[in-house]
Amino acid sequence: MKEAIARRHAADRRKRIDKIQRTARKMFLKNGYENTTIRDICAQARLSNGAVYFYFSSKSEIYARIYEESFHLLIDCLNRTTTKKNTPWNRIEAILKSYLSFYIEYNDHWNILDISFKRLKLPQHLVDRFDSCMEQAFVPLYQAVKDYLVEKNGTCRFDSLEISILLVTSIDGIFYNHRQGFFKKILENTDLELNRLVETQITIFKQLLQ
Amino acid sequence: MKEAIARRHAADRRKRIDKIQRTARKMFLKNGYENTTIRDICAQARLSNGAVYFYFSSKSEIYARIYEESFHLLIDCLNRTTTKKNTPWNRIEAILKSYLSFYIEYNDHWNILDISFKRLKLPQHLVDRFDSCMEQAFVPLYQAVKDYLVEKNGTCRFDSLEISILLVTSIDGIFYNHRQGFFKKILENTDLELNRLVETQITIFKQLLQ
Amino acid sequence: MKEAIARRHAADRRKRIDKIQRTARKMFLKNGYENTTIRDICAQARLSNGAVYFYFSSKSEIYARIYEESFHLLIDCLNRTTTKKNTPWNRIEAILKSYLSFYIEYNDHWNILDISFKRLKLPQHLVDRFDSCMEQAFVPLYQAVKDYLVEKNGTCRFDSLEISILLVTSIDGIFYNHRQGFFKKILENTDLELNRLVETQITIFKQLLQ
Amino acid sequence: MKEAIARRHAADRRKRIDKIQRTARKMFLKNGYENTTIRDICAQARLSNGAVYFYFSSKSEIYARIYEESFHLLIDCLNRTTTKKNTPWNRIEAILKSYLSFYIEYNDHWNILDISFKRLKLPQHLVDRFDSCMEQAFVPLYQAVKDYLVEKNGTCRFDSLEISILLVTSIDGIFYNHRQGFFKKILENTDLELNRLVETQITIFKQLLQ
DNA sequence: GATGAATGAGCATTCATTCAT
DNA sequence: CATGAATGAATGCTCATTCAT
Repeated sequence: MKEAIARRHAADRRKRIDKIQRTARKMFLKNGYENTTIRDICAQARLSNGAVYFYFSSKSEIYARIYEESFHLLIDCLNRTTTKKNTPWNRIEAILKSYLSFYIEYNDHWNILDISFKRLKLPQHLVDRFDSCMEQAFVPLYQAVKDYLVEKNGTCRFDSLEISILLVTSIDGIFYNHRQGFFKKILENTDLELNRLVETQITIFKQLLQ
Repeated sequence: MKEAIARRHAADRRKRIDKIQRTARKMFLKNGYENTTIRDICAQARLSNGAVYFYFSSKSEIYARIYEESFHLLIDCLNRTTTKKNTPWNRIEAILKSYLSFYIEYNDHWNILDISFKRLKLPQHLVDRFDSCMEQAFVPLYQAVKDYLVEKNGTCRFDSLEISILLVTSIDGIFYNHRQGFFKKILENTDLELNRLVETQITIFKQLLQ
Repeated sequence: MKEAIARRHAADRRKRIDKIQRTARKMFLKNGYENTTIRDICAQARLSNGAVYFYFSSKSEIYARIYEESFHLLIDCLNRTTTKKNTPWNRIEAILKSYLSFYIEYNDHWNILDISFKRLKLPQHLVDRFDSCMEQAFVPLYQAVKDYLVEKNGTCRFDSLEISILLVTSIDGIFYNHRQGFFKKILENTDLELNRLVETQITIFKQLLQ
Repeated sequence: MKEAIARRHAADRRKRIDKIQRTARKMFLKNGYENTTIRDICAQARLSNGAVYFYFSSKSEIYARIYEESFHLLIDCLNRTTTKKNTPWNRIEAILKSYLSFYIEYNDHWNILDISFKRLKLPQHLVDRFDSCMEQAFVPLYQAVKDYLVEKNGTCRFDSLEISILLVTSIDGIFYNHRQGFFKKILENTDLELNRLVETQITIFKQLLQ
């Protein structure tokens, strides 16, 4: 009996925290971290000022949790896809498509990771915590490329690190420009879209490496 | 006589404005727009609070002028290079290298353009003014790619718009990640560097399009 | 049976109240009334927020009960000593030594009484309640001094009220400075201590009045 | 000409700072440091919120300046009197009367010094700065007592440090109780007053030491 | 009775902007 | 033109108190 109540309480708690994070994420993305006030978040989440501070110790704490949640989602997404594939190239392709599907399905989460937290005046311990995240997200691809080039027995003249970086940055660049809305006008009335751009980019590398 | 004085005054004026813009740019890039106060800028530029408001009507006006200055520098840079080349591929390559040299030589200016001004709570008229900038910077490359593919007489199976976008975004992605410091740790103790990455990326497209 | 339970309940109740008061007293003294939060007290006393409000109607109520407890302890202490002595001077001496032993043994209680409750933004009824306390603590000494001087048959040129006040204030002054830590550095490496200072002060008055 | 303007500006500045300090002092004494808000001070001093922050960097800074002003006034007061007297006893008496006249004439200043700043949650550097103040105020009296006892050629059985402390604390105790309003009711309808109490206390010590 | 989540008024502080001199 | 003092709305955060469970 008591357990049931406790469980419901925990669920309620979780729900509130989620609500706050979801609301804050939306607003951080729309107006930026500094232009989003705690009051805004409270109003939008239909909570009192104090309630938010009951669950989060500060504004930057909210941001930190959002950031880390997004990061873990990305990592999970990458790990899930990677393990299932057999050949190195399949793994590379799977990882890159993972990026794409994460970008599309969890767009807000990707955009959160994309914000330059270094200019956000966050407490130093958070900056340190975030600093290592992006590297972790890079490792699976790097490993797959290395495996692939080893398999090719060195007949490829490219460096695995260089190729990995170019793969990541070229996809990243597409996402970055997409987020900035750079494509919007140019691609209007065109059947070109995000999906196709990324796929073409992958094809280009595929040709290159074969 | 009067003219000489007037000229000196104008020069002074220009100097002050430059000083303010230079200082503000540095600080906006370092701490972000919202975390830079007018007072900070004044103190750093050794000017009084009111002086800044004499030359600029508001904080966002300072930002706008900085943004547009950077944008015009980029456009100039692109135009200068483009016109001199004869073959389309040379033009493409020249434009891409132009991007690179602009990124390196005018790094602060590039980074200013790279800031997502949409989250800056700027007055709407500024947002509109900026919105068209990026498209303009894209035109020369697009034109060159179109010329190139026409010359190839359609033997290339790629769409010129798609290729242009992929060219831009892949270079952009390199710069973006470079600015975020993503490479720093990974490329330590490596002879890989920005230059080489961009050149390899260009080479890849070159192979592809031939 | 029911009585036993009720008794245990009452005991529990008493225990909790004590715990709250003890904890609150320590914290009020350490950080001041305004810098001590109900939450702090709850956390320290390992009680829930609501529990405190079950036993006390408000923060100032906690303070009031602490204050009055301390006051009654002082009064009890004074009364106990006074009645046992026979000659007036012995009574005076006993009362003064009573002050000293109360200050030493119940130091926190003394310090609570020493706080200027007038600046505490307490509800007016509490201020009124406290206001009369100090006078009550003064009465036994005053009476003893009067008796003493009557016994001396008016050969002493001092006014009994004046002497009583000077006796109290001079001891009070020692305690006050002691609490402020004024002595700490000066009396380091010295065999002077609180006890001795008070005794000397008493001796001075003894000589004077004989 | 310019100088005259600058001088007037400096005077204006001084006037505002004084006004703020005076107002703040009054309110700190009446309601306590924590119960006085910056807004209260602003309203009372007929200044805007920001104006106060133009002159003082924080609430605790205001307090610090008030505290130190009061302290320097006291020190000045003590130094002025001390130097003029020839015999040690005259110096002792002069210092003690100095305390009294300071207490009466600069009552607010004395009371500020009397507040236990240790419970005020001030930044540590301020606490350190204040900590040494009280000792300085003690030195002149201590020196005078030492001189006096040396002159007496050791025929007095008292320790100079002990006597100095008792002198200070007994006067302090009178002031302390006076400030708390302890005397108010008791001394109503009496010709006893502060002056007389202090003088009697001095007389007592005079007799003792002769 | 007890719990702890929720409330919201209130606080110190900041900062773009204005304006008298 | 230039200065720097003044403004006041807005912000992140706290905390005594309440109340549904």
